[in-house]
Amino acid sequence: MPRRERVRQATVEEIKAVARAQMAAEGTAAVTLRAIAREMGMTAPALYRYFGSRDDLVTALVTDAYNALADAMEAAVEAVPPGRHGDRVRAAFGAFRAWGLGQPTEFALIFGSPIPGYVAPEATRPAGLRYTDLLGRLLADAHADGALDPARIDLRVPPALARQVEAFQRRRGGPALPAPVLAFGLGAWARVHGLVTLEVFGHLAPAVGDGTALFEQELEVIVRQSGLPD
Amino acid sequence: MPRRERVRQATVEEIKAVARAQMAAEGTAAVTLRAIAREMGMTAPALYRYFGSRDDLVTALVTDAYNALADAMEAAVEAVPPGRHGDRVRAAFGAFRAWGLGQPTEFALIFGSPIPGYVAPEATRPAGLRYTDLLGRLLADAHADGALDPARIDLRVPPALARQVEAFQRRRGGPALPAPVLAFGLGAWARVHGLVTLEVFGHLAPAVGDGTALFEQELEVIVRQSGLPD
DNA sequence: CACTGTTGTTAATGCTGTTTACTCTACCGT
DNA sequence: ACGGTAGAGTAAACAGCATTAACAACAGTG
Repeated sequence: MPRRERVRQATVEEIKAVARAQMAAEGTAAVTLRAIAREMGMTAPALYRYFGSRDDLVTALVTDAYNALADAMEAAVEAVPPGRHGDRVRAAFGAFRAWGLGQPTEFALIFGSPIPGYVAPEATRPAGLRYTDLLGRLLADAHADGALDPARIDLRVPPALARQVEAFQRRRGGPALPAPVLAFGLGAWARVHGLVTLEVFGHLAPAVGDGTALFEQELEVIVRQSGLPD
Repeated sequence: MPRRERVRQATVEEIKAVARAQMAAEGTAAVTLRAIAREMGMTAPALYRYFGSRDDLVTALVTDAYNALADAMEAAVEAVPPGRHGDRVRAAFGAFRAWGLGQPTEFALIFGSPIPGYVAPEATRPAGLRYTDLLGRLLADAHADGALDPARIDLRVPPALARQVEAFQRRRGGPALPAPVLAFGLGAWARVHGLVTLEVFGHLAPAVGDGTALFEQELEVIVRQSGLPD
């Protein structure tokens, strides 16, 4: 990479880093071009050399956040031996929660309605699918190994839901899972998502304060219901 | 109520109504004092006679949204005979989802990170507890009637979680429930919350499009797991 | 009928994103 | 080695934002 390109890339990274810092320190409202430029010893219009608009910058932050979340989850999963499906699921969801609690503003950027007037453009879609794809792979691996207990999972799935779920699988390709298995996976995802968003956004605090115990409980329920051994 | 007070109250309501309309039409970004005043044929500073600041107006909107949500859920629950605990739970959660899908921007105001720089003040707390209190009452009623199946609910609750849950009950008063029952209720709440927020914020659409079938499935899982007959 | 508090106005301040016109400088091809 | 050029930065300006201050008009009450 030519020097020119390299220093430019470094500036782009610095802008995003400063934006993230300001966001973490003062909330999403503090992400103003002028404040970022001031921190960097520049003027606001200079930032337009690097991002077409403030929304473009936010979009980059959203994409980065999705990727950081997926990276954290993938690293956690890969630290567990491939065969131990239960522990891999625990690791994935645990990393999801840990990342959310560790970077609440970035978590909010993704899963809250981030910034007024800003709607996530299509460009964030691929990054946003990474962590759900990971969860899907976990489910598919466990199913391929026969580790899922069909007797427990086989909730009677109504035909309408089965059709939707099968259409989804055709769209996304990859290994085909039975509708009840995929429906179970979607349910597990929603459960964890609900618990973690409630906790990160402070809605859970009035009830249990620290949500760790409740989260681990929910994790055990999921693992036990799936019939995964470990 | 004297006439003076009455017209003032009407103006307050009009301001909030216009704000809600703009929010629904153009997103939370459109909630600007100038735009509201313009729509009402006034100037922006006049609004300060009714709300101390823009944040105060947003706080009022948040409180109203919480109350509307609780009203909708209470109405749905009361339409079901007191004894049919399963159907009452279905009605409550169904109303929760319907309200969220019906007023997505107000839903986001409550459950997303609403507006940059805005953090919900303590004043919204009482209204925010109404719908969770309703869910708690539903659980307590079912338990008092002996409608919950202890054999299915009695997931082994670790001591740490049991302690937290019991402390929560002491703080809030009301009937004391066994820790496993309350933990089950919190889990059910989180599941529904997760599914509905995913759906309302558009994260579920790529997977299943219409989330109705998945939601009803999840509802059945909850009701069946609780052992409620109907 | 005069007084007073309420409701509204205009003008001004200091933010914000964004565009335009301009300067400077580092690199690239000859 | 040197002129041309693309890139990076600046200052100035515009429109819109929340908010405050000073001021005008009106309604209700003594």
